[in-house]
Amino acid sequence: MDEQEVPPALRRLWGRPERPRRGPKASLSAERIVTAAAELADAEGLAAVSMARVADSLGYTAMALYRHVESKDELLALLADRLAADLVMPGHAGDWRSGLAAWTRAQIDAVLARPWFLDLPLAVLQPGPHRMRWLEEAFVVLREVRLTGEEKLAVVGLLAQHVLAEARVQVETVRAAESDTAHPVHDFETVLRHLAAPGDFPELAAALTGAGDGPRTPAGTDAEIDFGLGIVLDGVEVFVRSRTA
Amino acid sequence: MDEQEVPPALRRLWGRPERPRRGPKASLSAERIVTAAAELADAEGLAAVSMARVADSLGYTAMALYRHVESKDELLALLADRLAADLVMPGHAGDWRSGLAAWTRAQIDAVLARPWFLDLPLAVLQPGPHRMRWLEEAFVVLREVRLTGEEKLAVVGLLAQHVLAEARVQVETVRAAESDTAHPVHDFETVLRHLAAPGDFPELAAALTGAGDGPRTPAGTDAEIDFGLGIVLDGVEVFVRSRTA
DNA sequence: CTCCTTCTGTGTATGCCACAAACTGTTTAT
DNA sequence: ATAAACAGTTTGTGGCATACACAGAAGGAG
Repeated sequence: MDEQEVPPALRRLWGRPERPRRGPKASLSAERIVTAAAELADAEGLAAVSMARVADSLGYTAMALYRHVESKDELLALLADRLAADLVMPGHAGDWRSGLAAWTRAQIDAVLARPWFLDLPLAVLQPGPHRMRWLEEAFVVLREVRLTGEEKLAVVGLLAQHVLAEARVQVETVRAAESDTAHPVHDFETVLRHLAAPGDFPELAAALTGAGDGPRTPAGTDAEIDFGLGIVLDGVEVFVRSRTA
Repeated sequence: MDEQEVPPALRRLWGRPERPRRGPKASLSAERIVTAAAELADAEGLAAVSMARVADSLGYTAMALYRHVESKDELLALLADRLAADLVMPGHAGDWRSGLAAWTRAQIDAVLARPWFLDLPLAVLQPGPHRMRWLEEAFVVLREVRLTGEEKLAVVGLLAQHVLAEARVQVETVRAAESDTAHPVHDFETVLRHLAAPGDFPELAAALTGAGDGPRTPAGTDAEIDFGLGIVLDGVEVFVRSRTA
């Protein structure tokens, strides 16, 4: 029925090199290109990853890359999947909850180590082999849980979303601290104090001054990450119990 | 102490026009520019919003915009805040849970109506006056809830994250349906069937085939949105109970 | 009323980007 | 030996954000 409905971009993501019959041996390869791109991104951020700069760092011209990669988007797709290659499932207590917590934390940590991941356009996040393997790990954790496949998919999807969102907040915090750009939460106080008319946003003001008084949880900490993760997992637990009761 | 530590970009976000004393009257304005940019984005997506095209649509040159807007990033910041201007808090049952649910849904719906919002670079999402007002609404909902300001901030932050993540999934689904690009979840099946070696990803395969058999929840529906939202709110509820018990 | 300052919008230019097309030279099957 | 298939380069196009120098308009000061 559905013969070769696989989009070519996806096929290349999974594809083996498929040595050609004639012509000179390629000295370049998608592999080497992606490696160079990753190094550039690590060193100078995703903005530094242009076809020209990647090629330059390998000693080639920009156009040479197009022999091995359909477009820049495809290069970014490969780059995105490459991140998942380094993920290792940490040991955990064995129950699904600590398993999913470990799975989620491992991802957040990986993104924090390579913040440029968050700058990737989202269309690029297609299911490559490495990301697929990592997803499988989550389903292994959920093996004994009595949910339908669809429900498991929804739960894992929710956690995957949470990973990106939480990592985003953390990375933003770090970046704000490094540059002179303002930190989101700290900004609220600044805005309230200096820009907003006093009396607007009364509840917000109350919450913020209250927050300033108490024992301040420093932003960008494990505790902050665990807070959000804990809430989401609590919600999942409620759901699981409602389905297995 | 902290004299004028407000970043100028933020000040302009909040600033009043501040008519100059001399010189010709400005025929352009940041307001008109942002409106034109929004129309362009609605019609052709965020990629179509370049300084040149925005200016063109108003009958000016690209450089004219820079008299009213510091940079393209600032234009995008104004554009981002403008979205929040249209948000209206829907009526709800009155308890904090249905209040937060309504607050979250309203945002998701707003983003679905203007999907290009998700293409905005995140550095651009600074607290403008409209977004601030919308945030205040959430804190109004939480007024009677016995949490510290910091805790409320964390909860609202979590929901705000969830909005973006959920909207992202929905928008991606719609876009995939329109273009020939593949849908994430559907992709998993395609990949498993055509690309992955059989036997890899056994749990994933089991979950997916199981999902295909049962009564299929169509992607991109209210039910799908409510599922994730419900789980997050369940988690919040567990947290609130643990703090107020 | 005049002049000078200040302001608006334009013209032009720079340096970056992704990518198209045509080319040179190499390897291998025939 | 020859021709097909391939790798990498050269050159060029159109787009982008934005710097800089300018022409003209409008108002305040004399």
